Amino acid sequence: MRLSKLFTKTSKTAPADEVSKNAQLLIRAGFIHKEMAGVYSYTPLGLKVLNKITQIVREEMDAIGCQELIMSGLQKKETWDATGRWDDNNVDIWFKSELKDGTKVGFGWSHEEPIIEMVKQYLSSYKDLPVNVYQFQTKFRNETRAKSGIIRGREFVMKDMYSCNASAEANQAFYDATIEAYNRIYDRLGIGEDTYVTFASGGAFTKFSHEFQTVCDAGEDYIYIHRGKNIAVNEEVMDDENLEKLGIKREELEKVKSAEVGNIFNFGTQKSEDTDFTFTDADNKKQFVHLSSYGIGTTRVMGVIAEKFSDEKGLVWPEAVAPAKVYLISIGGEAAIKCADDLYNELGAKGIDVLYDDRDVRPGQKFADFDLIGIPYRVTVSDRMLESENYELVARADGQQLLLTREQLLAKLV
RNA sequence: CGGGGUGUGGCGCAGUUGAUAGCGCGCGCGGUUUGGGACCGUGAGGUCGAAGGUUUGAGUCCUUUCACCCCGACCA
Repeated sequence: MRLSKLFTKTSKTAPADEVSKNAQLLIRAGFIHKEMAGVYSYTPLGLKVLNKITQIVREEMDAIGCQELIMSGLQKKETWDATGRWDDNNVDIWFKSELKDGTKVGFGWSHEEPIIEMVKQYLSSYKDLPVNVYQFQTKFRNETRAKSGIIRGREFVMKDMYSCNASAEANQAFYDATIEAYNRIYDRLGIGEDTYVTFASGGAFTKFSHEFQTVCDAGEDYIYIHRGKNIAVNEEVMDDENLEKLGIKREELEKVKSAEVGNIFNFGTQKSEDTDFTFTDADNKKQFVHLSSYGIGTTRVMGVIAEKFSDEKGLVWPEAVAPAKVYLISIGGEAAIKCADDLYNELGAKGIDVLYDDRDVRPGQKFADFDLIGIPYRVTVSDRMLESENYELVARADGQQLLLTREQLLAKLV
């Protein structure tokens, strides 16, 4: 991608109404655009990052046997009546509207009930189980107060997965497999070290749930982490009884602020009973489906990564989610530009994502934008470098600088 | 939803006791520059969130309203 063609531009100043670090940096660097409180658009650079996150999640979901689909954003009232969750007294974050003829519709804040309704139609025998489906979809939640940039919005993208199993054992086994898949996801996203499987309170159908909490100052939760066991307890369920259940002692824990980057629920058969979601077992007996749901807010994860990987100069994306691997800069006359063009084409042909700063601006501005946008590597081609037939390679994260021949450079990047 | 705060060119800000708006960045044009956000010159761009009111006169005062931010509550 050529920077001269990118319609977004970087800014030295952050909007006055943004306080959170993630929003300030992401807006300044041109990854997101604010539409209204808690509602953001993703510009080309931002979409690149979101797509990388999405792909990592997708690969891990597919690896444990899930099928991707995409459900509708509009949902009907009847779907939610069975569990009582259409009622604003039970769910107070609904965005609701109606059709011209008065039919009530809601904007999906979750797809638990709709997915049951859909899968029900195809699932009748134990031979049809298990069913594990997931999607990446925009959720709408009418939060009374949006905050922290893209970490808590009214419209956000979430990967939500739902599993249907024939028995409690199978359900639990898949639940455990998903925990492992989630851990792999956070490792690949670069936040594994700081992400803890956290014992937390449940939702409407379960007493407890597991959250994946990442240590982060911009988070909204306080958790007590156990570094030895690599688990944590959310402050909301922190009591002696639960600690004993987990086999940990209060004095072994460390209190930290964290952001919830995932949340999984084991519903058992409670929801199936409410919605009459059943299958026929081998003995021709009607059984309730064992359900679980698993969520990862991908846009929120992007915000958390931005919060955690940044410095006073700007963003510092982990390579796995960076919008490009290389930020190519040309400085000087025609020879340097020609050389940079060649390198851009060659790297592109070899499948390396390059953000090419081919703008006619001063070097300092290119360096500053490289720092702000946070691409992992900067390659500089200049008249000065051409004299010695060298290329300068600088790493954004630690500033390490190397002078390489073209051959060495390609070996390093490809 | 309770409490606090803010709305002035694209962005960041100033605007005294009321007299129909100014600065920096950015942008256009000309020139000099070119390894850490250059400099000189010259331009374009806002009716001051919106509506109503007081006044000879309102960005400045009053009322209403909308939007946005922060703290708290909430967070399936």
